[in-house]
Amino acid sequence: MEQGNNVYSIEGVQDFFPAHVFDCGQCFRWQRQADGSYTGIAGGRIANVSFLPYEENADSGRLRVVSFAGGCADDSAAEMNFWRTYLDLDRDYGNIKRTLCRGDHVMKKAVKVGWGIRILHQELWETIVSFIISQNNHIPRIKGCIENLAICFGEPIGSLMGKTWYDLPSPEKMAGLTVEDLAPVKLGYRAKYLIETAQVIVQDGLPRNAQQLAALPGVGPKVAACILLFGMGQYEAFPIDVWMARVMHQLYGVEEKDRRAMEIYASQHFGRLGGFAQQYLFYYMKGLDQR
DNA sequence: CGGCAGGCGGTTA
DNA sequence: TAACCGCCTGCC
Repeated sequence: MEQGNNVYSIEGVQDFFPAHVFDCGQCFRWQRQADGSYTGIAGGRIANVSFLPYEENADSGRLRVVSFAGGCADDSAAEMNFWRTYLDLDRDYGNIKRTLCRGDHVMKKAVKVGWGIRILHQELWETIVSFIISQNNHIPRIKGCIENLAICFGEPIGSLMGKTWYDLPSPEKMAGLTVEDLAPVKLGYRAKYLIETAQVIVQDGLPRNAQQLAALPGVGPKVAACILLFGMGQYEAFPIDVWMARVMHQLYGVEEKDRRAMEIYASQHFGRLGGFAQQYLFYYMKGLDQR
């Protein structure tokens, strides 16, 4: 372990599992390590997150965060608080799961598979950039694009696990770039969206509601729903992509290409917990696909 | 090689 | 307002 790192252990954590949290499609800057832990960057901090159940199949265990605070001159308590918030550790997911599963056999199976999912408190700018890039793209390529964007145009934060980590470029930095500048990042037609969105944000500030969000170039209904859910704490948001459309049709019997009917179904059955429902169902469907 | 993927924006009718 | 279609890129 490198010098200057802080280690935090949180005991008695339930409903948390790194692979479920970091591999359910909500974030793109966390990398799986050989031991099943994840290393990534958030809020200008680099960390490795692992979970050790107290015994095999135990429903609680020890959550461990090894962190390099980088430029953030936090004291220990403030940094620990940052990670508690970022990882959403103070929310009762047991209660959420019980509510969602009541009378829903599909959800019971989904929650059994992705029992350790939590919705991260990601920075708004990062979620905007990430999900504009995500459109019409596969996860590995989305991760590659974001990584390259950070390396080429972002600031170095520090190193952890033998690697230097870079923050994303700020809106100001991005607003000053051209499509030609961004060519090495291979964002394709999304580069233009990113630059124009950055320019709007430099002028008007970050979006504060769904309407301002939808006005950003490259932000349509699906991308907006993801940003609302992952970056703005709007937990009723229910992003419907091709995978969720499959879930709604194949598992809930909603008409195949009727997105409106799917939104109505989600609103009526999942309500304010729509975003949590979406994550369990999405992770479940992706797992089914891999068999 | 044509088709397609965590869609969007612009153009039609 | 619904239905098409082109789009960068990478991968089958």
